[in-house]
Amino acid sequence: MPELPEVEHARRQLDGWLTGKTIAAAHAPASRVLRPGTPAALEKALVGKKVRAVERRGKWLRIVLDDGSTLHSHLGMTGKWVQRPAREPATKAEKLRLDLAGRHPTVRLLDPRMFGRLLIVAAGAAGTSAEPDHLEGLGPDPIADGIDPDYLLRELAGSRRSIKERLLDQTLLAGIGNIQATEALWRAKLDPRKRAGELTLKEVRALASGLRWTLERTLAAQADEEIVYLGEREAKNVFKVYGRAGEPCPRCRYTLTRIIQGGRSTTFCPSCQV
DNA sequence: AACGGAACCTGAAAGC
DNA sequence: TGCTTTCAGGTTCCGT
Repeated sequence: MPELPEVEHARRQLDGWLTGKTIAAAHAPASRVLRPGTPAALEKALVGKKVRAVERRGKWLRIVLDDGSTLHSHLGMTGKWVQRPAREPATKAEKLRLDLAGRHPTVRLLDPRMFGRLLIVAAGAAGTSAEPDHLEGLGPDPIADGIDPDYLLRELAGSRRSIKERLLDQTLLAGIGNIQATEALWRAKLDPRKRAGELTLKEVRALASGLRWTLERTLAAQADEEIVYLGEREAKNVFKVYGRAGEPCPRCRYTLTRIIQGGRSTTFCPSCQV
């Protein structure tokens, strides 16, 4: 589920659920998601703390606590923050449960596949000097920092890799994932197999605008969903080409094709993406 | 240094 | 009805 728009959506939800509230209790079963860390250390770092803010950088969430420490959360492939009534029992996928002071639903982190991560960054570590390792190399955040075509052109120069694979590199832009890359390339009318270093400034501009287009569109679709959402609803594919191999291209009607690049699937239109 | 590929995991859906 | 295979929106590590 989680690429930049989903993580930003999660940030907004968490902000509403947690900011200004105090964590009365925390329960984290031992799991691979706690990297590095232990259940006891995590629980101790959270209990009694008030949440000051919820921030995002690329696909990383940072829950800022009132002692200056931060809880960092990466959702991996299947991570999800949810609100649940206090009486509802934990499922197998539950990796953290936060009980808040006062009458509020509990906030829980689910992650069945456990590719996600959850860790505490101590107060001194985050405030004073460098970013922690996992945030260190991240490129500009497309929402917070915008997308600069000149920067992209410079970074892509000399790369023999395909533009699709290159877009998934978080040091280029932080937060772009398989869907957003696929959608942006379609919007920009670019062949995903094209070598990254061979794009012209004009093509890079189209790509930057394609990225902005899909990010905003995906974010908007989620905002809508929250309002309509009631219990479980059938997941609907809101994307133009992702997951639509075999269907006609929404732009030129040619049949969309699915290929594998760097072990990830890419759907594109062989007719209008050149 | 850059690159392709495997590995890390579970679960839902499609295929037989 | 099972059993098997495929696939999944992410990162990291390993050998070349």
